[in-house]
Amino acid sequence: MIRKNNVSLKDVAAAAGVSTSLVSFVLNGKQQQYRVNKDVAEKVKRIAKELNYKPNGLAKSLRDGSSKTIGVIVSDISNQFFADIARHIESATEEKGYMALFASSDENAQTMEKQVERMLAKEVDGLILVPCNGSRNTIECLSERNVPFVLLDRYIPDLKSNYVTLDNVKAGYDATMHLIQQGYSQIAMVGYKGELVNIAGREEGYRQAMRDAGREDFISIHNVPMEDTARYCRKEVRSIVEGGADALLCATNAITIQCLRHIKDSDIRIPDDLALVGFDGGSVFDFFYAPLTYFEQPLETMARKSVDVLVEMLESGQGMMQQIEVAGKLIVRESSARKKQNK
Amino acid sequence: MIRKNNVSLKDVAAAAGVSTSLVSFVLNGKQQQYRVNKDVAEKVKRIAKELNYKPNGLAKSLRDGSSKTIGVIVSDISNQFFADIARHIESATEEKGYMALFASSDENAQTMEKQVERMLAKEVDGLILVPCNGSRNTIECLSERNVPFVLLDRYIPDLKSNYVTLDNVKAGYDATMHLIQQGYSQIAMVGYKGELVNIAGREEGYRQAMRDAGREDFISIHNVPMEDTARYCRKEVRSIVEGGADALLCATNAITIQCLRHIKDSDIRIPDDLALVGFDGGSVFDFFYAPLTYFEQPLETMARKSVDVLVEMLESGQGMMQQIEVAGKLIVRESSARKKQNK
DNA sequence: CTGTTAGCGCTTTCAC
DNA sequence: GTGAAAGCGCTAACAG
Repeated sequence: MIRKNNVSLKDVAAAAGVSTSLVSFVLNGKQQQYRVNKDVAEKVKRIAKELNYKPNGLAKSLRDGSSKTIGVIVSDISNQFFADIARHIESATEEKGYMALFASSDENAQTMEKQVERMLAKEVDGLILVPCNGSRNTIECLSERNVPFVLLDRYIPDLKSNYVTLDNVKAGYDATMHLIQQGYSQIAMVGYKGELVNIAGREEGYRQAMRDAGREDFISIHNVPMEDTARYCRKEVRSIVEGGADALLCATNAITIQCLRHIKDSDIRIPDDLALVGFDGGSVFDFFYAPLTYFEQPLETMARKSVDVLVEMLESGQGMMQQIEVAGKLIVRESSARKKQNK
Repeated sequence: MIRKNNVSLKDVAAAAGVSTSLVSFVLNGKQQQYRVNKDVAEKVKRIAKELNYKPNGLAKSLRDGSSKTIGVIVSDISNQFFADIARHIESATEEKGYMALFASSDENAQTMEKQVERMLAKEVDGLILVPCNGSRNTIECLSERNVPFVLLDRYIPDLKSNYVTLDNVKAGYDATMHLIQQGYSQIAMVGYKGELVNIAGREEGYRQAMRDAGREDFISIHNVPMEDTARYCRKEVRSIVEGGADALLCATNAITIQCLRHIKDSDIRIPDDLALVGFDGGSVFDFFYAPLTYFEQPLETMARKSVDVLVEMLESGQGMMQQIEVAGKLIVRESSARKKQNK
């Protein structure tokens, strides 16, 4: 029969011939505060070790109303972007004495809601969330219920809350401006349909840059549905090229990959026929024949900041709001090499 | 002040003017079993909903000695291989009514031990572990303590335990034999230093294939330390090519990437100068000028099986041992194209 | 210095 | 049909 070796405080107390409180005091380093007899303390410690006593975290959490656990809901933990974020969150939470509990929403509001409930049932102390389309309501409920949380990567417009995101407008602007400075002018952009603020920000930046460059007549935004990105990207890339674009800005990693898949199988040459700039790097883009220029998000900073903000809120008991926008930087490589004049 | 809306069973009971037991019965669908009055039941349900009552999972877990949580410790959750596994484990555990708690060991036995303790403190019902070099002792303790667990991706030699792995010997054999059949004969292999059984298995398969092909005189295994794979791969690739090899088998995804980084910057052409076969796919290898041939592990199957085995053990209370080796398949592409005769 | 006790929120046996 | 009470393991206020 399988059973875990469960020795409780009581067992230790019994074995040591003292009360459970004594054991609790000693094992929690409060022997000074409670002036526990040194010998007794030693004995308790020894016996606890002998019995291989491990405190039951559940009981402790129940007792003091804090599980020292943070729920983290991202779109998809297997997506490299979120996997990296998760790793950094894992480290940051651990350093702060918390444990991270991860789940994926699949960019689906209902799933998101379900995951939130599951985490709340586990009595997480707070949440770090990547809100998806349609999750506004869920998030608002969280506010009303006074559940501490911080939004990551995106936020909900007009909703007062903590969040940590990239400065997406600047990112979109910089990426676009870079292409313009490289000599490209008919720049198209592929993003996602929906109301995601990070995508919207990048588009906004793109628009501004095009305007500043006097190219607003070429603004060309192609938004694909988040489901079946592959098929739609293929379609869009084709029409973008046929439409005479000489450069393409892809709003996310996944979009870039799908566009690249199509391009690789076509006769479009990067950057001669089409310059390309994406978001987020990774070895994926290093091996393309023209290594990709991409806008790099400071993942670690974003992850750590979100943990910092949440933990600060948790430990101070204060309801302050922090809205943080971090800056990233463009990593320039061959996919956006200066345009050849003679073409 | 921040506080979660915590309404307990007692609150509902009070509001409904009944005892907590009644509420518990009703809310757990046991009104039939306990023949609760229909009207009362309705009222309780209504009030529970009005008060937005959510059961406290911690209390429940403490009470019935099961947290319905499974701890999962992989090498690094941000590594694509483990990120994919994690995602599948997440789905599988959820379908079975469990929650997955993830952590990374960084291939470090001490960290592994610490993570195990953290999970045990959270009272997980069982563990899914990717054992790393030197973790034998930790795993053995788990056995002795009767903690239900299953090893994933690797196992501990001579230790009777549940595990789910790839049939690594066959994988190494198939990969090597493929190269041989493509006309390559001086095949080198890069793996990891250490005692990881998955790597050892792949090597074993490689050796067998070389022997079967009458090439045992060319067997050439280059094991790099897990830390700083990048630098060592670079060194090894160089010496492998200088040593006259015409093909290379990389034992893991990470190794393949590092070797590829070096190759990309060198004048070695794939597959003309060197054929290449790796382990595990992903879009990374699709964009290399010669898309990579790789041995594909059935990640989803492995992940799901590990959950199945663990949950079966948990729910049956039986101490059966299951050792599962799943088969993968070679995905053949250009990096191992048939060798040109005239060279 | 040390033990008793109450209680965190929940389930379930047992009594009415 | 319903309620009281015990107890999961822990901590801390309060008595001694």
